[in-house]
Amino acid sequence: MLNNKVLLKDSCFKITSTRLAILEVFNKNDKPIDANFIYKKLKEGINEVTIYRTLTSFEKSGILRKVDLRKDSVYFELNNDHHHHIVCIKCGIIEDFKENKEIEKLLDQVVEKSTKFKNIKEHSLELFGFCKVCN
Amino acid sequence: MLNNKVLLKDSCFKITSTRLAILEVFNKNDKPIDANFIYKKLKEGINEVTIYRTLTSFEKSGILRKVDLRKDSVYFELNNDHHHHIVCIKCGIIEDFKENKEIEKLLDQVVEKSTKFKNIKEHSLELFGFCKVCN
DNA sequence: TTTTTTGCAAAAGGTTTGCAACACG
DNA sequence: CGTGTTGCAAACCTTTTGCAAAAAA
Repeated sequence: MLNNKVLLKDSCFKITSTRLAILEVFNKNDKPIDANFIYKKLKEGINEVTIYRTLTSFEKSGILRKVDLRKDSVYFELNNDHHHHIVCIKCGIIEDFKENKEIEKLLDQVVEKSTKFKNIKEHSLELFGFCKVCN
Repeated sequence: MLNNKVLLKDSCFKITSTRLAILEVFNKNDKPIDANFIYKKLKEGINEVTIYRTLTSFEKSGILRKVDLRKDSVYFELNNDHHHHIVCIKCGIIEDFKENKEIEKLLDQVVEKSTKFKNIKEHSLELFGFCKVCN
């Protein structure tokens, strides 16, 4: 995909088939993804170590962001539209919900009141419960 | 501490010196704590495996709750007053902030709009940035 | 005494590191 | 061609599991 090449270039990454393949996995699967998921999708011709290294560098450059899902591995998402998740404790199903002005405003107020911080870079906000099926 | 014995009894745990020691670590250190922190504090006379097992059972029973700090190990806090954290990405310093009515109201609205969930059990809300010293 | 809890050893996952070979630009 | 990237092997770190010994009620 052309966009991914631009994305890599804009972040000063060399364009490699490995990186494009990993980005495609994110494009095609609109949900939080961990290293193992990518590995299972790409299996042939890619090394797990490379996946970990790529995820780390993509996160540092801002292409990806971490998502805290309380699982044993680290999950990432494309750092596009800002949203959060509701996660089923039992079956693991995930529903997204959008970040909104009210949430932003509340968090701004929190930071204003803070003594040790004057601005924040990111935040996690994930809900955990039983979905209607599991409940 | 007497309170901890009551706490254990109320959760139907047998009262053991190991469990009391672990609870004391939480009492004396008012911050999120991981297994290794407890191990370093108690070193003699306690096994790491026991710490993991205790943390897990304390969380299940509601004595502790998990905190998502984006570190490599799992952190816990006493499940007392509901609050969240602002974490410095560089030095790791943590500032607490209280859960409030507005936040609760916003989350209720999120769940109302949800198609797959009708109520949630818990949520994470942690802010990440550089503290005034590191910034 | 009975059931739960703990310790020990070992293994299981996930992730990281060092180094040499490779490939993008 | 030179530097950034990848693969491989090995190590690392956190956490889990099985089983026998120890302790709480």
